[in-house]
Amino acid sequence: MAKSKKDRPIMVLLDSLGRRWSLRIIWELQEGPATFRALRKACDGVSPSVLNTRLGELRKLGFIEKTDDGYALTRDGDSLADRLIKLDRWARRWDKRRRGK
Amino acid sequence: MAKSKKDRPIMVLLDSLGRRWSLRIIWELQEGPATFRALRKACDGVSPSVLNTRLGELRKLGFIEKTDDGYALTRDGDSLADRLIKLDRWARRWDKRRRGK
DNA sequence: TTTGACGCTATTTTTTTCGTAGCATTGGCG
DNA sequence: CGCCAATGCTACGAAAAAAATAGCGTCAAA
Repeated sequence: MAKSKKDRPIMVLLDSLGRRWSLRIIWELQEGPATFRALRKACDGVSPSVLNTRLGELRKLGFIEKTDDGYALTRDGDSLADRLIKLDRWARRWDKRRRGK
Repeated sequence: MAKSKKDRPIMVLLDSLGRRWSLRIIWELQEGPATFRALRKACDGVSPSVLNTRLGELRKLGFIEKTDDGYALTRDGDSLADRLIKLDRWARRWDKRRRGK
């Protein structure tokens, strides 16, 4: 059986991160662990069912884990979050270009 | 009026990229311009309505544009795609860690 | 024993996405 | 010209995902 596009790690990643709130959750956790309820608030009040679903997915992928302090990034999750931080800086420049013309 | 979280460039970005097919479209265009139909095929046959919606959004954000060769990344889009390429390499290592015990 | 915060489930409504058909336009080609 | 194939894209009903909200069960402090 041929290796499908979908099996490539990047596709698994793009597919998962391309779901609502996935990126955002990682972004928010980057400031430290958070409880379920705190995470909801941070994410503009995302509904608990979706949040729970996403947490499960991100957990399965090994990006987050449950700790005594609530949900927290794993090593991999932290590594991924680093990229988001860099993206933040990129986004600011992009925004300037875009609006500042 | 206070500056809301949602106004930050990174939030605009996370929100847009966190929609289905957004990341994937940029990923696919990184190999060069593609027609509407070619893009559909590349993206696992995504429905034309959604594709069109996403193309509009990405266009508004300045990541892609229409050219004679079809849809293509702009300079900003290309810059963003660079990050995805790096993420690809990251994803492979992550995958090895994950499955390779 | 009441109170409050917690993680989370359940249920209903609304929004988004999918799947498919097909229309309008364009560019050969005879 | 008429025909054809390919294109970008719209339309629309069905299915899936997400939102909104209520509230259960647990625990720990008061």
